[in-house]
Formats: sequence, C-alpha cells, structure tokens
Amino acid sequence: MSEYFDKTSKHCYDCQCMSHLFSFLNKDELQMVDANKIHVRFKAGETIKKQGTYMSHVLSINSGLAKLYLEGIEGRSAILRIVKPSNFIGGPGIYHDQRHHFSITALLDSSVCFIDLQVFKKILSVNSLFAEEFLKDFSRDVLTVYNRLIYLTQKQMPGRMADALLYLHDEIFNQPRFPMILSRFELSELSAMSRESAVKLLRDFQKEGLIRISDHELEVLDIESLRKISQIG
Amino acid sequence: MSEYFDKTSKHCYDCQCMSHLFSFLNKDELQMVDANKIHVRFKAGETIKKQGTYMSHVLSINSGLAKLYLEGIEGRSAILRIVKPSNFIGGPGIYHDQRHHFSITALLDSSVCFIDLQVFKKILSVNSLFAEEFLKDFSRDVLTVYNRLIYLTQKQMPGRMADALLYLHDEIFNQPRFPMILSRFELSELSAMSRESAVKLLRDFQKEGLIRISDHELEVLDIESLRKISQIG
DNA sequence: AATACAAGTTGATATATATCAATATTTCTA
DNA sequence: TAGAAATATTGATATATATCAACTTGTATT
Repeated sequence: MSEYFDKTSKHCYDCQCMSHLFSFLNKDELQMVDANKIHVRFKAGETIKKQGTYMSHVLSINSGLAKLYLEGIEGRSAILRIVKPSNFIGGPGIYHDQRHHFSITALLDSSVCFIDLQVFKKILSVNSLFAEEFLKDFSRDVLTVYNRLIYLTQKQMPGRMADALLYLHDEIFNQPRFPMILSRFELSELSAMSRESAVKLLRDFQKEGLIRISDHELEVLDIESLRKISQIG
Repeated sequence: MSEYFDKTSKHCYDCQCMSHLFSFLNKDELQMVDANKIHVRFKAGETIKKQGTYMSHVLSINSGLAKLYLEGIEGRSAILRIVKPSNFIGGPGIYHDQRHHFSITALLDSSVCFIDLQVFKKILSVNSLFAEEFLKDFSRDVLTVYNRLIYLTQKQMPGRMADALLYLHDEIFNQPRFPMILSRFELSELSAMSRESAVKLLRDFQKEGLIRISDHELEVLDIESLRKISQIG
C-alpha cells in the first residue's frame, strides 16, 4: 500500500503526487499553480467538497482515498467513483456554473491540493496541450458515468454488486486482496441497492466461495465467476 | 413547429441552423469548417451514427429531431437525450479514442452537418473562446447524464415516466401539446422500464387526467400533478 | 470495563416491476 | 385493399427488490 503514503513535497516542482496533467505545464505555468495552491490534510470521514458549493479551486489528490458521489433524492447518494492519489478532480462545474456537482469525502486520511480555478482556466486557455490532456481526463470520467448508467439500470443486483467489487479489484487496488474501505452501506450506494440487499449479496458471494471478507479485508477468490455474474447481469 | 423546418443554406456563413458554438469562429475558421463539412439528409428511422464506429466527424443537427442513446446490454438501449436543430454533438470520444460512444437515430426527417474532426480539433486548439464554449456545451451534456443517473436509479417508475414526459415538455417542445415522436418502447428506453410498464403508466396518467394521447399527439393537461409525481419519485 | 452508539445481519413480509401470453390495433407493403 | 408485420394493450403471474423489525456484533467513549 505504499502508493497511498504521502509523498507530497512543499512545492509542485518536485511533487510526486501531482496529477500527470500538470506535467504538461512549463516552468512558469507550474510556478503560477504552485503560488496559488492550497494544501490540506483530511481525516478519514471528513468532507473534502460538498456538492452545490462554489468552485473556487479544482482538486488533486496527493495521498489517501476518497469517494466521489452524487447527492440525489431524499439524502440518498450514488457513488460515482473512488478517487486515488494523483487523480485530478474538476468536473462539469468548471465550465458550467462554477459549482461542484458532486461531493467528495475522505475514506482514508488524505492529502489534497486545491488549485486556484482562475489560474487553472487561464493556463488551459493558453496551453493547448494541457487543455487536450484535461479534456482526455474529463472524457474518461464521462465514459465512466455512461458505463455506470448502463450497468445500474440494465443489470440486476448480483451483477451490479459483482461490478462494484470488480471495480475495486481492477481499478482501485489491482490485487485480489484489499482493505474494505467501503461500509456495506457505501457499497450499496456504489451499486444502487438497499443496504440489506448489499449485505445479503455479499453473504451469498461468500457462501459460494467467490470472495472472503475478514478483518476489514476483502479477498477475491474466484474472479472468473465474479466476471460471469457481472456479464449475466 | 417551424423551428424544425430546414433553413440550411449551402454554406456555413449564412446558415441559420448551425450550433451557436460556431458563432465564435472567425471568418477563416468558418471557411475551414465549411470547406471540410458534409451535409446529409436522413429519413426518420435511419441511423445517423452508430456507437463504436470511428469518429471522423462531429455533428450538428440542422433540422429534424433525433434520439441519442447508449447501446447497453443484450440489445437494450438507454436514450440519453433528444437532439434538436442547432444542437452540437461531439461526445467523450473526441478526446478519448476517436470513437462514438453513443448511437444517434433520426426520429423525423433530419438534416445533419458532419464537421471534420481534425479541423474541429485544430480550431479548438487555437481559438480559446471557441474551446471554452465547446466545454460549456459538453459540460451541460455531462450534467444531464448526472441527473439521469440519479433519477433513473433513485425514482420509481411513475416518477421516471413523469420525468420523461416533463423532459419532452420542458426541454424539447416547450408547449403542452406536442407530437408523439417516441414510441411506447422508446419512451420505456428513456425511463428505464419495460415497454409494458410504460404503456400501463401512460394509461394511468390518462385515466387520472394528467395527459391526453390521441392521433400521435400528446397533451399535458395537468403539469402540476405531473411535477408532483416527478418529485415524489 | 461498562455503556452507548453505529454498523452489520437476518428472515419475514410487502411492494415494485418484469415477464408472459393473448389480443387488438396500427402501419407498411405488395 | 388484403395481408403481413410491427406496435400497442391488457390482465395474470412470477420475480426482484425494498422495507421492516428484531437482533448481533463491533467500535468508540468515558
């Protein structure tokens, strides 16, 4: 788990945690970012950004893990994705209404850089290579939401839960054994079902020997079956 | 319905149907777009763009109406939105993998301009005002998908169907009486339910006097009740 | 260590929704 | 215009899923 340690340095020049996006900046531009950034540490459970608030900065996660989610109807949320170190977080608000359209909450102790939005936009408008990379990043996020929309509306619960676990396995931890950073409730918010249904599905998956959960750790035992369940829907 | 007539002229300079995006181009840039565009008419029912294919051009709808939808699991689709004249259609593929990530099918006879993608990207990289407008447009589309994801996963069928009808009323036709451009099946693809459920809900809405359907026309009779149903979920 | 509070678990039940099958209606085509 | 094909409709039924209520376990706090 060394990748989740904080390798942040005081300045952007030699920071190893920054989003790859910023490697497309020249020295002056990086200097400008550095001079106008704010670096803050969050404890697990703390809200990093609240949906609806004014977007004064864009974010880059240096260390830790966070959940990025839409606050929907009557307090219910839909987790869009898990945010990893070096992930850039902008969102559609940058160019729409300068508001955050999702909330972000730390799952582990996390260190976050806040980059001044005006500086960011200024650089975007003059550095077209940077702009292109930003668009690539943004587009990838959008595709994630397309996929989510399909699988949340067209698969039944077992397929959705399998997808949630495979997401953690394939995209976040890249290994069959990983810490259970999400509560059952959060897992249900990731797969659009009730908390109780999430519990029951995990139990079933365990009974069938697909996974093993113990001591805040989840181990994927039979990934092929999990993928099959994901496909069947 | 005059807005759906084709006011396309042969050249972009005096075309009244072009997306507002292109008003941010200078003469040379518009000339470049014009010289590299292709203009095609589609009959209702024809596929304008197929998900997964190579993106050689971006699109602008001059006249008609089309549905933009994600092709999901086992042939099932989710309609993302209805495309109106002067709507620009790019999508996340422009900067991700140069593929179309949704399909588009004409609902009415439609005229469409295909704008060369390389020309488009070239202009984006040099005209930052244009790039900003493009990003605004893209971001608005993304927010639509956020909303869809929430309402499709957190509302029950009556709320989802009410939302679908309100979408047509508020965003596409802007009037209480409009042609039924979508079949019951397509309406079910817009609200993530089975065709039969869609039929039954429309019947219920009619019985309760919320809407009236006759002769390929839908009239919203009681929009307040419809909005209430949308809210309740 | 005792207590309180949050999170997880379970089975029973209610509800929402899909599926099925049969029929009706519309639209298209020869 | 007849026939075929697609679309729409309906009620009955099966299934998926949420809700409820009771209980257990874990975690934090004093």
